[in-house]
Amino acid sequence: MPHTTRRARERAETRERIVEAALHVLETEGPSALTVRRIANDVEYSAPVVYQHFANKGALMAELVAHGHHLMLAGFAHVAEEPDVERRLTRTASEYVRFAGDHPHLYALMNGTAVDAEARRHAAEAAIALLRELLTAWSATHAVPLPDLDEACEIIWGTLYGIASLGQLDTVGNERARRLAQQALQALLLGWRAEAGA
Amino acid sequence: MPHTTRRARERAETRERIVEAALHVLETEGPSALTVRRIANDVEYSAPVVYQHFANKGALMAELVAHGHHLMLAGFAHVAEEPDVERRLTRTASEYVRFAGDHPHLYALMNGTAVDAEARRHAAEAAIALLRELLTAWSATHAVPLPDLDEACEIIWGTLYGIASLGQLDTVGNERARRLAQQALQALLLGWRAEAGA
DNA sequence: TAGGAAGTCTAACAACGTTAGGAGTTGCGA
DNA sequence: TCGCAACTCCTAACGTTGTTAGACTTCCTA
Repeated sequence: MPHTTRRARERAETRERIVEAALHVLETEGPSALTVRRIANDVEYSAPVVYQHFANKGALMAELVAHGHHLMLAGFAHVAEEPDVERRLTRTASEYVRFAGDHPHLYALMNGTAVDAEARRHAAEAAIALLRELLTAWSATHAVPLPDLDEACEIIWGTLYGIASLGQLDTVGNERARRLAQQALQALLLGWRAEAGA
Repeated sequence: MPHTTRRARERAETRERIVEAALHVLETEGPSALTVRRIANDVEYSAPVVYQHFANKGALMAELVAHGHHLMLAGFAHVAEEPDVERRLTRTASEYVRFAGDHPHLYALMNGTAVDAEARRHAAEAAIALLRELLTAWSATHAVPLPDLDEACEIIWGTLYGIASLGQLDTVGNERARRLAQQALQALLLGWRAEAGA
């Protein structure tokens, strides 16, 4: 029965088209334009069709969050070649803030309260794992024993998140936020080094 | 004409009752319960009455944001007696994170995208001024020249904001977030000290 | 070829923010 | 005291949102 596989493929395709249409609307017109009817219109279907692919609007938005994390991780990829660990860490941080500035609405959805907290946490797992990896490498190569890796991870995570969010404000701006993130990360690492050295 | 003053007082009173009802609903039942009809019901009026006191729901929410900042600043007040500058700074930071944990929905409203960014910035001015004050005092007493006070301010602001937001997650929690904020602030200050000392 | 499954649409529901228009009350001047 | 003006408040409605029910069409299988 090859027809059933074709059906399944078509289903997956329209599902993907829905996600892409939603992403496009969100990024170009903001969250207030992200309505079920609008998305359905853009993929040339009626609204109820969306509910054949997603239980509700929240599930679709959760998918956008996951999509956003994939995009972000892809942006991190080209930094992986950087040989110096500390620079790899700081450049990743810079890339993170840049992503927030380039995709403000998507970034807000990835971190705001519109999407279920559990779904957000799950989507962020890969990025957190990357940060943990970078931090352990830094700790090892610089011989700075971090008393609690999880804590250090969460501190950096929170710091970058906060500064990236600051960058959304007109009074701060993106490139300034990137500089701030650099400074903050430098200061944090220097502080931990000083702690270990004392 | 004393009646006009009485009218004005009554107007101000119902306005205040609206704000308090809205605050109560937000804090106890979250932002999804914060509807105009619900608030009007709680103050025993019909919905349109709300619009005699606020141009729209956004204006009411902006008022809640301002209210939230007053509450937060009141929480900072008792820390002002602390004689040691660095401890005053760290305890204020701890109080900030505690506030976020004690009033999660209000805190989210104060920092999320639901309320106009300009209104939020304006409401936060006093708190930012306090942070700047604390930081200049710290810089002076510890003889650590900060190359850019504004940047240092924004870094701490962003860091605390990010970590406080992390504290909203079930996986982190409030007291842990307070510890993280302490650690982060210590590390930042230590890092700046090390920078200046080098 | 008959019948059931799958896909899609129109129509509707409840709830939301918001506005228009009309009652009812209050207070001042003639 | 009467009537006019202002103020206060409510009912009713509009347009939009997320979401669901039910009917109609299309297509594959038996």
